[in-house]
Parts: sequence; structure tokens; C-alpha cells
Amino acid sequence: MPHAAAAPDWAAIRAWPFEEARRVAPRAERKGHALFETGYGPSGLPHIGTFGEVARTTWVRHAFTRMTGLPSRLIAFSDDMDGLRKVPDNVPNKEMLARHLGRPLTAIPDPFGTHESFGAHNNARLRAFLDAFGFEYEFASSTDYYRSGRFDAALLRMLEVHDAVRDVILPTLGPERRATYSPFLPIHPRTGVVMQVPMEETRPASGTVVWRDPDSGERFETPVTGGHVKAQWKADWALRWFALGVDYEMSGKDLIDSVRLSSAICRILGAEPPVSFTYELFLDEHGQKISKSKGNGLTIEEWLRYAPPESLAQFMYNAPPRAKRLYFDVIPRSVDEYLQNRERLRRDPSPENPAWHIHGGLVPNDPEPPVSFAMLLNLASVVNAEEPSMLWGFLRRYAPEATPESHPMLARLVEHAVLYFRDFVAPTRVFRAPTAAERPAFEALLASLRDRAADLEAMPPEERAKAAQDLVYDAGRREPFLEPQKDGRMGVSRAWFSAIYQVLLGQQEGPRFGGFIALYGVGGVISLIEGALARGEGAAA
RNA sequence: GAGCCCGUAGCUCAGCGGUAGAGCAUUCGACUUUUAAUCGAAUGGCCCUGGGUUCGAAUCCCAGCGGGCUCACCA
Repeated sequence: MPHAAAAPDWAAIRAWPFEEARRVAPRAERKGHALFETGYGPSGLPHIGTFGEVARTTWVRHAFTRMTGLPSRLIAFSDDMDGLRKVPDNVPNKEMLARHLGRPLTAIPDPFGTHESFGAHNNARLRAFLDAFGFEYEFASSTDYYRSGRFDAALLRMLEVHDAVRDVILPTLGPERRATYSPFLPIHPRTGVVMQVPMEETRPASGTVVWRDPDSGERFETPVTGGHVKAQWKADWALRWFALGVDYEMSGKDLIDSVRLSSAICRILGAEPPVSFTYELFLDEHGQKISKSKGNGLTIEEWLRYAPPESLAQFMYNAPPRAKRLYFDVIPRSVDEYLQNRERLRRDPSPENPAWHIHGGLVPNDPEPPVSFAMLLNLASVVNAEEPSMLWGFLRRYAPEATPESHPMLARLVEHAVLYFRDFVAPTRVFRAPTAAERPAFEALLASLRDRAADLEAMPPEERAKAAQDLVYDAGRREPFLEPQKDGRMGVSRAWFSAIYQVLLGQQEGPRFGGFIALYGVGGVISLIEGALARGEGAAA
């Protein structure tokens, strides 16, 4: 949806994706196009950081497109030719995998039995993950690129400058690794293992390397082309940049040193390394690094259970160079921040607004939720929202016009709020038994609800709520809940309502109970009271 | 050892050269048949310290102090 309004002055936009786009623009204008890359180690499954990296790169790319009008591509590069180092914990057929240690992931059978190789399986998972969010990208398999010859010219070039490349890496290595290091990792012709061995000889003229199997002592001469040799990590990155002409790639700050070395190698090969962007890592609630093995922090599955993906995008948009804590409490905050930006975007579709980037420069056209997500979460616990319909019942008082059909975003938030209630609030409820003194009031309420059940169900909701509230008061108009009012008449003390919440809802606070009965159902409340009275008897016995 | 991030209200943080802000917490008030959500208001800050640039600095630069992270094995 292009805007009729005057084109913004792209050069003046301060949003960081535009600042990044301005860094790539000069070199891209020389080439007439730009190549963005994000890379993956295929040994692990896609995670919240994967989402962040692709989302952020996509925003830069989109800003680039708007600003320059030049074509661009985003390739998602999977390093699936990497050798399997250890058997992952969370897969079947571990014994089978153990027999293939050291071989490229694409040369190992799929332990899940669904794809032609373990690498192909993980690639499929990665693609499904990215597709679920609607990212626009081209998938690239390292194995395919090596075998098809797309890296051949670059590999031969690296062979020419082998010693110079090696000399860049050597000073960064410990003595023992230094002895065996080579930027080339030949695939063993018989075992298929990715070999980490020194090159005894490099033969640029024939395009081969000569090395020795440390176990058998056998010497091999292997062509560096055609997928017979893979480049070692930092050299591999540089090779890819050089061969494909990558213009932009971001990475976490743990890779700062790798970026530096890979850039140096890329220059030795003869190309300007891509514009790089370093983002900070995510920390958990206590400021510790999030690691999959520790299980701290949040998984993307958890986030998406309690909030829509747009809110995660909002979180990822904010200040990539700053370390941020990623734990449960930031979810509602991110949702509401996103909602505010979205509303602002509707009034002013400015590229300085994060929501502009999250929505690819378009303005969403469904109505804004009339309440904040924080309020929905609060309301969900207060009203014991076990089902979305209960939350909708109470929402109707704020926004009579809002329905799941007319307010799709609100509908999604309601679903999330109910899950939040189920997972975090419901388990903490403590249902106490009514005391002997309180029992008569509960019995009276039970009796009147049974008596009037059919009558109440026939009423329209508003009237039913009011009638039910009257019954609640009548039931409470007895000891120990009688309390003199300001005008001297006897009224019902708040202890009656507290007792209701504690005994029937397992909470200290709750909704106006007549309204709750109307939404929860008379029959349901009758069951609650019956259950509570039974508990009381059990406790008394 | 090398590098990065952060020090702003009680807590979590926003603010990126022009009168110190938000949410939560606290206090008070409104609303409700006397409970909740909600709404309104108030309280609350040497913007870590010391220099520098500037008419003007929370903001930019330098130094220091404090907190934390990452890389120095592998990708």
C-alpha cells in the first residue's frame, strides 16, 4: 500500500534500520543490487535469537529497498556441511548418530527418519520456522553450494593465498591447534569425516591439497573443488562473502573476533568484506547469558504462547546494540509497547515508528484493542478466565462493539491472556474450606441458586447479573456477615465477599460476583459451592 | 589479556544538544447495592564521579569508579 503523501526524506530518518541501510547503500549502488545474509549453525534448532537476527536483517533490507529502490536478496545460509561434533540430547537414534560423528550433517541419516539426511531435516525445521513468520528469504545449503561448484573459483583462490590466510588465523590459536590448523578441511575419501589435519602441501596448479590421515598414515591428494574440501569456520565465512558478494551481515557480539578475522581473510581473497553489525546478546532475569543447556531465559515457544509474534518483533526492534534481559515480565511490556506504536502508526505512518518496520511499511487495518494487554492479564486473573468467552463477557462492559470477529488482534490477546491465567494464576489458587460459621451463608446461596436456576438462565445477561447479585447479598445477610451501615441499618460486610473469593475462586480478590455468576453459568457456580461445602465436611471430619 | 554493554524515581526501564519521563509500587480520591477490575491525582530524582566541548549536557568527548557480559576450546 504505497502512500500518496510526499515521499519521506529517507536520508534523515533516524530509525536504526535506515542508519544501517545508509551504511550498505554506497557499495550496493556501485553494484546495482545488495545481498544480505544470515547464517546458521545447523547443529541446533532455530531459537529466539534466530528470529531476532532474521527480523532485524529484514528491516534493514526493507529500509534499503525504500531508500535506494535497488533490488536485493536475503539468503539464509545453513552450514549443513559442518561435521557433527557430538550427539545432541534431544534426538532419537543416538547410537546411530554416534557412528557418524565427524561426518557432514548432510552425510548422516536423519535420526527422525523423515528426511534424506540429518542436515536436510534441520534445514527443513529452519525453513518451517522462518516460513511461519512469513519472512522473505532464499534458503542456501552449504553442501549444495560446495558440491555444485558455486564455491570452486573462490576455493581455488583461497588455495593460491593459502599461507596468507593461514597466517591470519595462526596468531589467534593455542600452540596445539596451531600445529594442525588449515583453512581447508578435506573430506576423508573413505570415512567421509571432515578432517582437521595440517596440509603437507598445497598445489594451486592442480587445485589440490595433500594431507595425511593421522590414524593410518596414508597420504591423500584431494581437489579443493567440487565438495571434496570444506573451509574451516572463519575461512568458510570469508569464502562465502567473497564467492557470493555478500554486502551485509549482522552477528552477535560473541563473534566480534570472528568478523574481524573473516574480514581480513576476505580482503586477502580480494574482496571488500560485507558491512557488519554487531548486536548484544540476551540475558536472563538475573543478567546471566541465556544458554540452551542452562535452560534459563525464555524460549520462542514460551513467548508465542503468551503473546503475538509482533510483540517479539517489537522487543527485537529496540536497540540491538544493547544487552537486554529476556524474561517473562518483558512480554506484556512489549505487547503494550507494540500496541501503542501501532496506534501511533495509524495516525502518522512514519518510518521512525517501530511498527512501521514490523509491518513492512504498511498500516494494519484491523481495529486497535480498546484495552491494554496488561489490563487483560489482570482481568483474566480477577475473573478466573478459564475460557476466552468469560473474558469477552467482562470486556463487553468496556467495549460493547468489540467481538472476536471485529477485533482480531484483541481476540488473539484474549486467547493469550487465558493461557497466562491457566499457566500462572490458576495453579497458585488456594481454595480454603468454608468455616463452620460461614457455611450457612454458602448453603443459603446454594439453595437460592438451585431454586432460581431456570428463572435466571432465561434472563438476558445484564438482568441475570443483577438478579444474581441480589441473591448473593440476600445469602450474606446473616451472621457472621451482618454489619451496621452508615445509616444504621444492617448490611453485608465485605468479609462475605472475601469468603466467596477465597472459598470459591481460590483467590484473595475477585470480580463482582453477580456478573461472574451470569458469565460462568448458574450450574457452574452451584458445582463450585457444592464442592466447597464437601471440602468443609472433609476438613471437619 | 582483548573487546562490548550498562550506571536516570523504591523496582524495571525510556529519553540520543533545549523546562527530567513511563509502567509497576506507595498515598489519596472517584466509580460500584458496601468487594475487584477501571479511572483521576499526589508523592518520589546531586540523571555514578571528575574534567572538557557548547549560549546550553542525562544526552557529545576524555578519564575514573562500580555492575555485568563475551571472546581467548568449537562453529
